[in-house]
Amino acid sequence: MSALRLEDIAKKAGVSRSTVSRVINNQPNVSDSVRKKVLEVINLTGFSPNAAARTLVSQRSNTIGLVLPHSVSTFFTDPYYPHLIKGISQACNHYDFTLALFVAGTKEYQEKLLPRLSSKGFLDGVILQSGHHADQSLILDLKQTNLPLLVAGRPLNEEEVCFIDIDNVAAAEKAVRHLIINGRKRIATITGPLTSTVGLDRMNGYRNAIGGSSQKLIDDFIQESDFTEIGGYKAMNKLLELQPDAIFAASDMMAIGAIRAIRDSGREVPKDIAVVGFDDLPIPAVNELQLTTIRQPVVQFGFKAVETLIELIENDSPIVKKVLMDTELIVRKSCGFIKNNDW
Amino acid sequence: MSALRLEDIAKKAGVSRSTVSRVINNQPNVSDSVRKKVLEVINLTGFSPNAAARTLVSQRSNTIGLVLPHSVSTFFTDPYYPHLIKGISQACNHYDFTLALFVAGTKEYQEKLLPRLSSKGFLDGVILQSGHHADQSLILDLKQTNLPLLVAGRPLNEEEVCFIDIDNVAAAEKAVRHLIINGRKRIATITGPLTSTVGLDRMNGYRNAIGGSSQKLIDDFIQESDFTEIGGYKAMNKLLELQPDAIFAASDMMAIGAIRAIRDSGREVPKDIAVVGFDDLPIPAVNELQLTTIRQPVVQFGFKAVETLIELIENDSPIVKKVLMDTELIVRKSCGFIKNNDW
DNA sequence: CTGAAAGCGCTTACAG
DNA sequence: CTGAAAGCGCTTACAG
Repeated sequence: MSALRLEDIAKKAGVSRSTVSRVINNQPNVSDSVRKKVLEVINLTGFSPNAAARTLVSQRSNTIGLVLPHSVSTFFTDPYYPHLIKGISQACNHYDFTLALFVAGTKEYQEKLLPRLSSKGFLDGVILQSGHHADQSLILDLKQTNLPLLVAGRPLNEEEVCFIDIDNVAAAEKAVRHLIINGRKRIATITGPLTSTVGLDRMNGYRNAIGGSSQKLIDDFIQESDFTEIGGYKAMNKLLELQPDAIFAASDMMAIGAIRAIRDSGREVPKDIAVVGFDDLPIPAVNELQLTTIRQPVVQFGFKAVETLIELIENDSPIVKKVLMDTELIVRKSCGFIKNNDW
Repeated sequence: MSALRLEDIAKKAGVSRSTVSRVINNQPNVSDSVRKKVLEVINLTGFSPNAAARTLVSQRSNTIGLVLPHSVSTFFTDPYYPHLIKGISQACNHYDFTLALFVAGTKEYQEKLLPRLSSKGFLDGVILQSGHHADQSLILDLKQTNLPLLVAGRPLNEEEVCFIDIDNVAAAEKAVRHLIINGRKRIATITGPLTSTVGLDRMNGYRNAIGGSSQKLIDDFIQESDFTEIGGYKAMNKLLELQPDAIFAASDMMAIGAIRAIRDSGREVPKDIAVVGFDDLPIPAVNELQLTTIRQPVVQFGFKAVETLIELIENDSPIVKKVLMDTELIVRKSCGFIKNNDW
């Protein structure tokens, strides 16, 4: 069941190696009767061709790498990543690719990664999950290997690197506009780390929405935080002094922390302060709190990332692709308004 | 930087292919001066050997697969998996292996997996995360491929398959004994699904502890649940009618749900009902609730799993290995006792 | 439609 | 210590 080679199948089927190869690769130019006989032998023996030999001659491994750099320290706590991996896995399976996973737990590990990633005959392409300041040099290194590279998350420096992201600016804008349209006058925001493009873009969406309205942009209404629940709690406590009547939190976890802080201060959501979050991953608390939020299509995002990378692999001209995916505002109760998804 | 072959390096260094190969593979029998010159050329050119060619001739890919079968539906919500992957990644990096990840989102996907997993020249071995009833046939199929196979989690049918697990029985026993020793008289348990060995083993630990004491084993004190918070909540509500004074929950998430149910009923933890959980993953709630629990070394577990698989790969005699790892009781406040880690 | 032959880029006895 | 040669198991022009 294992030491079989193309040669052996050929002998048993009474044909040549070439013909067996053609059958296996579903090529035309094989008579039906021969094809049938070969297929029979293959099924009988359980033969499957040697992947390394195939890769060597075809220069294609049908394997892609997913790199989670050191900056992604929330890999172990944020439910975002399993969902991302789910989408990527699904797409890999669909397109008959295999996924190699590289988790750079430490800086040192990350440095050991590059030679392995770039060794020829191993990966057809790489998805780098990023969007963080600290990954600029990694992106450059990866680019230098000439491997097809797709960054998942908008990189700080966009030039000449392909990336896929959700449209964070538009999404945040949509969320904040929802608060404005429905009468909130003192809208504050809790941002993610401003060392990352996710953090920056969602903040800029807030800025755009406020700037595009009759309201004044107040710098103190912008509190930087870290995407965690406890971070949201702390940021909210600071914001409370400014008496906001609405909060746009750049992640659901921070929104949850903010709601806790609001309640601890004796105020009510949404009566005193409306809250809108971001993510809408299936976390129990999101539903429990009836959180209005931006739903980002994480699984589809992962799927699309693989599709985009495959395009890059197939298309060896050095095209620069930028893909932005849309999001959806999910109106629940925390923003204080009835359902209104039409924009 | 990419189209380079061994041949090219050899030419530039003025030696033969064989010699360059020896240098790259750190073999002896190369004079220092020649080695130095070759190394120089390699560094200068940034050459790295073609992985497929190496694999083809050496019959080793230095890649292992991690399979998360369909039964692992909690992959997307349970923080256990990212931590497991962390440990596995660390070990892979340490031993210069690459990790290929196979997430079987659906049954159909799972079936498409087998041919890919078993194709020669691709994986040196496989870790199957399991312990569920439904995976028996997958284990058998995988065994038939003759790939070195390590099951992570005790399989239902242990014969002739290598596995690694934590000692769930001993751990649960330890947890329940802690409650007994400290005076609780009506100790109930909320189990995981009894279709999985994790669920079964932790229940049996409970049985052992109660059986080994002067207390009576009461079947109604055993409530089957599903490892989730809401499951724990529901199970606890049923148990409350029986007026237990302590609960051993087979996961922290269930313990959290149980505590919520206890409080909702107007009772106090630990005064009225002591609670001990299982896992001690870094979830904020565990600390917040001061949950006494069994700490399982997930990251180390993943690391050890890789080490064990590598042994299996290196040692091609068909040895059957069974590895059980120890756990630690972490005493916090939910069990109602002061710190006492000495057992 | 089919087969013989070359070649993908390495490693590894073998001979010296 | 070093090199020439065979071979790992495939795919793919090429010729027929």
